[in-house]
Amino acid sequence: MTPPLGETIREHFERQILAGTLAPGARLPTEQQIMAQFGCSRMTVSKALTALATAGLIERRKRAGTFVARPRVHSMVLEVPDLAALVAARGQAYRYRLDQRDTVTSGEGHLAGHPALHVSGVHFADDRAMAVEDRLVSLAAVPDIAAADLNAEAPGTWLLHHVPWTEADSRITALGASPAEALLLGVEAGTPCLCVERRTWRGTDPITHVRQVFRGDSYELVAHFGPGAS
Amino acid sequence: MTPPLGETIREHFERQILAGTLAPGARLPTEQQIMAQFGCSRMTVSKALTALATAGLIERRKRAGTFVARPRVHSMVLEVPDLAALVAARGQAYRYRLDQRDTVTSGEGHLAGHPALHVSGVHFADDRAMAVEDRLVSLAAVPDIAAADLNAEAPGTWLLHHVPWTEADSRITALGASPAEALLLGVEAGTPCLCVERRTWRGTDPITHVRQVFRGDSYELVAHFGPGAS
DNA sequence: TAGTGGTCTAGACCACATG
DNA sequence: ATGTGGTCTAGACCACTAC
Repeated sequence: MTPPLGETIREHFERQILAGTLAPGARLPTEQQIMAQFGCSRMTVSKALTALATAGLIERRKRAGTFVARPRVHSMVLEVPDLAALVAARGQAYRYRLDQRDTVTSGEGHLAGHPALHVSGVHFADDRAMAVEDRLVSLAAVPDIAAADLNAEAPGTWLLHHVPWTEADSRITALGASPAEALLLGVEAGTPCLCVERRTWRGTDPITHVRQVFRGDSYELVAHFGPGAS
Repeated sequence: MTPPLGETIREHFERQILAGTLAPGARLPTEQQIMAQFGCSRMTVSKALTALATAGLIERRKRAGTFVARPRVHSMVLEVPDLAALVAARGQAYRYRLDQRDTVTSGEGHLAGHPALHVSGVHFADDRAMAVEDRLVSLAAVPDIAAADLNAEAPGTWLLHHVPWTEADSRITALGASPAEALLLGVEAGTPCLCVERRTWRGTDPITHVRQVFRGDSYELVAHFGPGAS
């Protein structure tokens, strides 16, 4: 029924900070004072404040004290859904068509020098082309993919289920469909499309490099920022 | 010189998880066993494992034990730079031109019913139009903006310095420039553009609603995912 | 029901940066 | 120099749940 004491302390200051009662730069009471105020041990206070510091709400400086962190960093949480799951959630039928599959060793990029599986194909929602995808997968890091049936399961979905990555970056741009892309998507060349280019690593080993071009009228990315969970 | 013991424990398991030695779903030793292994108290172990759980690397279940978390969440950290800072970082001259400024009370959207300042203008990098922006700012939540000189400082930059938000969401899409947008950007109508639409709140009070349309060839968004810092 | 994690205590020593 | 946070100990009781 009653929440843990440490949680109570954490929420006490979190509320004041979010409400602005404690403005950025303001000093919080010392651990000793908080101990006295809540009638608990120092360890409990420390854990509560450590959690707030981890969340980026406060900043702790030795000998100086604890302060409300300066205006927040401008970062948001970008959702990166699995396409199959996304389409299914929309109530549409998902399909992936594998168009090309070969083995290459590229000379540049983050997979440079690694033998890689090169696959390209198209993602469909209800038999309407949604995106074209061109992907390289390192055969050194993911040898099992050589035996995978990538027509039954899209490469991205297969990788998601078999090879959790530890590091990734993405570039998101807008571009006009090239003639080849336009043909695959069933639109006119130059039609605005959303392009997502992503590289992933496991530790320092490159895993995959993918470029997806989406019809601009059938896909959007969403991001969220907030104090609570995602 | 020697790192804190709790940190050592945390890194010990983090390394094993990222290296794959501890596969997703694998069970970690119990706290008692880790205590014995590292010769420390249970509190120290608990703090180390709690940090890993907060970071999402492990999952703790009572009576069952501690396990490596299943494949990672499909979310990444999206950087949302201030345009003025971004352009300056590129070594270009930044300028914002305010084109329109009036007061409205919209009937719909997340600012419905709130009197709001409506501003629209263009962001320039080296005197080349980069983006058009259309924005509503709640006058109830941000009365001070009525007196701000939004020609000297873009509305987004002004808000960034004066009103930290606590919650926000964004939609990212690709679209073709409308005739009006094309005129302002100096491109042909239909040119692919990246559109970012963002709503922000402070607590439950809506702050601002902004729609920015960027020339597709001069802007990109980047997102990152990784175990370390940003 | 027994073993697991969740939480808490009342101390302690230390490093450090600020006044 | 002093007070701050950083870290750690050796216990303890409790809630929960898988066995």
